[in-house]
Amino acid sequence: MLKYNFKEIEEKWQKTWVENNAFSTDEDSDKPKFYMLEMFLYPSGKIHMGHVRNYSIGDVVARFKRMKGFNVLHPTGADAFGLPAENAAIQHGVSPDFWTKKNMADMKKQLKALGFSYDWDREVSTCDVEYYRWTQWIFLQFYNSGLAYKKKSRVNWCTSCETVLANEQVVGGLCERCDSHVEKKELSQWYFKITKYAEKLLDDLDSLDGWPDKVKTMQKNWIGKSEGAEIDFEIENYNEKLRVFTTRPDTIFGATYMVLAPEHPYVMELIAGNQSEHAARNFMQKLQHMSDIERTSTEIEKEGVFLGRYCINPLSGEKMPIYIANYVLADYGTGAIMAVPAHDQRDLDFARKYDIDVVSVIRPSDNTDDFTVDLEAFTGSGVIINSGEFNGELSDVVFSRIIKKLEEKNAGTKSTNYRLRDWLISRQRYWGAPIPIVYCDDCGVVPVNEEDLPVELPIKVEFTGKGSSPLEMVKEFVNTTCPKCSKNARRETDTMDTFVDSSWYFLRFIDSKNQSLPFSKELADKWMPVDQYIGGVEHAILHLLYARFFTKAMKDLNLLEANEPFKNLLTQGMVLKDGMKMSKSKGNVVSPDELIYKYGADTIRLFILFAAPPERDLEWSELGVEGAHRFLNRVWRMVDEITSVSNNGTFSSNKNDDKTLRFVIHNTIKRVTEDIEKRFNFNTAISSIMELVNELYKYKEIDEERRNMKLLLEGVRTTIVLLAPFAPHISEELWKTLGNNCSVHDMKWLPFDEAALIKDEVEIVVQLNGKVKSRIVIPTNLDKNDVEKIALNDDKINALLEGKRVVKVIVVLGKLVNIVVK
RNA sequence: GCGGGUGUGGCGGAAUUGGCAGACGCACUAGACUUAGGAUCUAGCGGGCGACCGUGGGGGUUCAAGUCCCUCCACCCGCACCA
Repeated sequence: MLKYNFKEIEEKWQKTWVENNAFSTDEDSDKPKFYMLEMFLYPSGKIHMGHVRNYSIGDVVARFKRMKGFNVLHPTGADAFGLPAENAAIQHGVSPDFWTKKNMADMKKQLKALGFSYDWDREVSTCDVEYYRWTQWIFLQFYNSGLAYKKKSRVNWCTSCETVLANEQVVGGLCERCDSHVEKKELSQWYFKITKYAEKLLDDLDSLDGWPDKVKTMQKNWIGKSEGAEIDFEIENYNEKLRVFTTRPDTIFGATYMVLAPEHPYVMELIAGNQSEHAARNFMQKLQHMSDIERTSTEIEKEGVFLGRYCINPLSGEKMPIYIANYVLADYGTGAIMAVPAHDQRDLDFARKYDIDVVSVIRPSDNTDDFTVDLEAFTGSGVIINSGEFNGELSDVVFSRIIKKLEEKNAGTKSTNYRLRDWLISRQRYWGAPIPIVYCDDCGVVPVNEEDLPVELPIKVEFTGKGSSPLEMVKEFVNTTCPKCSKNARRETDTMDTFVDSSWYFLRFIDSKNQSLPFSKELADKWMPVDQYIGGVEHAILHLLYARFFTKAMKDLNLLEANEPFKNLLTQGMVLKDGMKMSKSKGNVVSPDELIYKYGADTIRLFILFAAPPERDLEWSELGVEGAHRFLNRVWRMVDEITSVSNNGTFSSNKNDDKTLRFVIHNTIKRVTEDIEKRFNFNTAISSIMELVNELYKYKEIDEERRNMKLLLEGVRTTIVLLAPFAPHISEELWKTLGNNCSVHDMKWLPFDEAALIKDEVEIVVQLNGKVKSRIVIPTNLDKNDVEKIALNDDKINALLEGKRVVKVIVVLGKLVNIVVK
C-alpha cells in the first residue's frame, strides 16, 4: 500500500495545473460567467491564517462553480501602496519599493503552495506604474466632472517629528514614535465628493439581496440620513447669521442657547476683544488633544465656554447665549446646533451644569401642560406646549408647519443631512499614487494632461520621518512645467489614499493588460458585477462603500453599465489569536508555512474550513489539524483498499444495506451542494463527507456475499468529487488512481437522485409534556390520527400515562408526538 | 460613547422553518493489533447514584425555546490618515 505522500502529490499537481493553464479564464467560452473575487492582500510580509481562510473559502466557491459549468474568473493581486512600507523604510532603511516587492514575492509563493485556482495571468499590483497610471486617470475624470476638489482640513501633526500622523500613529494623544503631544493642523487637501452619491448609496442598498443585513445596516447608519431643517439665527452685533441643522424643528421654542463647535469659522471673530476670549482660547487648546470619539463620548462631562454673545430665536424672539462646547463637532451638520435642553439629553446635561434655562415644549400625550423636565430629557413626540400659536397640536404635525413658518420668514428651510462626509484622499506620504495635479503661479491648479500620465513616483527618495512628505525633497519630481502655459510650476506632492487604489481593482482584473484604458467597457459589461465577493467583516463600511461609490461615479462617466460592484457578499469573521485580530502590527501572526510542511496544503485548507462557519470569528488553535490530516489519510486508504478488493469481489446485492448506503450517498451530495451554494457552511459540508466516508468503511466491512462493489465504488467516486473543491490535490491524485484520465476539476458536479432520498420508515420521538420518553419507528405515509394512536399505544408511554389525564396531543409528522398530561 | 456582531460539553463546533441539544472533529479513558506506536481498529466520553439538571445571567410567551420577546453581563469588529 502506497503512503499518502502529500508533498509529492501537491507539488506535482500544482505544476501540472500551471502547465495546462488549468484555471485561466477563457474569454471565448459560451458558458455563463461567474466572477469570483476575494479581497486582494496587503503585502505585509507573510500570509497568516486569516488569509488562508479567506482564500480557501473563495477557492472552494471558484472550483465548485467551475464544476457546476460556469466560466469562472478568479483573479488575485496585491494592494501594494501604504504606510507600513514607509515605516519599514524609516526604521530599517529599505526602500518601500523593495520592501513591498520582496513581501509580494514571498506571499505569492505561499499562495501558490496552497494550490488556489487563480488565473495568475491577470495578477495586478496597485504600486505598478501600469496600474496607478489608471488610478491617476480616474482621478482626472473625477476632477473634470467636479467629483474631486480641494478644501481645508485638520490633520494630526507632531511638532517634534514635524510630520502628519495617521490616526493609527497617534496613541493616547501622543505620537507613537516620539511620545510628543499631537496637535491639529490645517492643511488644504483633496477630497472626493462621495456625498453627491449619499442618496444613491443609501437607496441602492435595498437592491443588494446578496449582502448580509448587518453590513447593509452598518452602511445605512454610516451614511446616517436625517431629515430636519436648516435654520438661520441672527447674531447680535454681527453681520453673519448663524446656520444650524436640527432634526427637531418642532422644538424650536424650547431652544434656550446655541452651541458652536470650537473650530466653527465664526468663533475667532465672535470672541475677539471679548471678555471670554482668554477662557475660550484655553478651552480650544485643551480640545486639540482629543479625538472625536473621546469628545462625543457620553461618558465624559459636557464642557463649554460662554462666548459673551447672543443669538435671536427667529420664532420666539428670545435672546439665546452662544457657547462653544466639546460635544459639537465641526464636520457634522453645520458645526452649530440650537440646544433644546428639555428634549435632548446632551443639551440637558450641559444646561444643568451651566445653569441655563430649560423650557419644555412637548409633553407626553398622557401628561398635563405644566409638564417639566428634571434630569431626564423627553425625546419622544407628543403635544406642543409653550410654543405660542402651535400650542395644543401634535409635535409630528408641527414639525413641517414650523419649517413652513421659517420659510415664510426667510429664516430656514427643510433640509436633509447626512452623517457621511466627503472622502479625504490626500496623504502627505510617499508610497502612494501621486495626485496628477500641477500648481502654476499664473494658471493656478492645473490637472496633468491625460497623455502625460503616468506621473511616476521617484524610486530614489530619502526617508527621515520628518517633514510633510518625502516627495517634497525630490526636486526632479516637484519642479515641472505647467501643462497649460509651460512655465515653471510645482507638482502636487500629496499621494492618494490607498483606498482609492482598491476602489477599482476588481475592474482592472477584467482587462488587466489594457494599454489605452483602465479597462474596456465591453469587457466590464460582460463580467461585472462581481458575482461573489469575500472578505473580512472589518471592511464592512469603508472599502465597500468606496468601491460602491467608484462604481456609481464611473457609471455616470459612462465607463461601465454596472450600478453596483458586488452582487453577493460574504463577510468572513476574523481569525483571532489571543482574542485579537491577527495582524503584523500586533505581532500575533500565525503563518501557515510550518503546517504546510508538516501536513500539506489540503490538510490546512480542509482544517481552516472545518473549524467554523465563515462568518464566525475563529480563535486560532492548531488542535484539530491532526484530525483533518487523519481524515485525508482515511480517504486515501479507502481508495487504495477498494481498488485492490474490486478485482476479486463478487457482484451481488442486498436490498436493505444498499438502500441505506444509496440514501447516505445521495443525501451527502444534497447536503454538500446546499452547504456550499446556499449557506457557505463549509464546516458542515466537510462533516457530511466525513460521515459518508464512515458509512463507506462500515459497508466495506459487511461480508462479501452481501456487499455490492459497484455501489461502494459509486460512494468512493462521490467522495472524491465532493472533496475536490476543498482538497484539490489529493482528489486529483485519487481520481487518477481510480482510473480516470481527466482532471477531477473538469468533472461535472454531481446531481443527487431524489428517489434515493425517499425513506419508507422514520423514527419519531414521543414526548410527555415536552420531555422525550420513547422512540417509535413508523411508516412515513401515516396520517396524524394513525401516528397519535400508535404513540398512545406504545408500551413505555402506556405505563407512564397510568393515573394521568391526557389534555392534548400534538403530532408533528416525521418529527414527534407530544402528549400533554395532568 | 456610537454603530454592528458573538456567547452551546474539557476544546472547535452541529441543531437549515419554534419540534430529539451536543452531529462531525479534537482532547481524554479503556481495550485490540504490534518488537514498537505519536499508525490503525473497537468501545466509552455534558453534569448528577438517581428523580432530574443543563445552550452567558435573570424574567416572559408557548404543548414545545439554543432558536421568539424584555432585561442585564462579558467579549470581538468598525468609527473616516492601518489596510
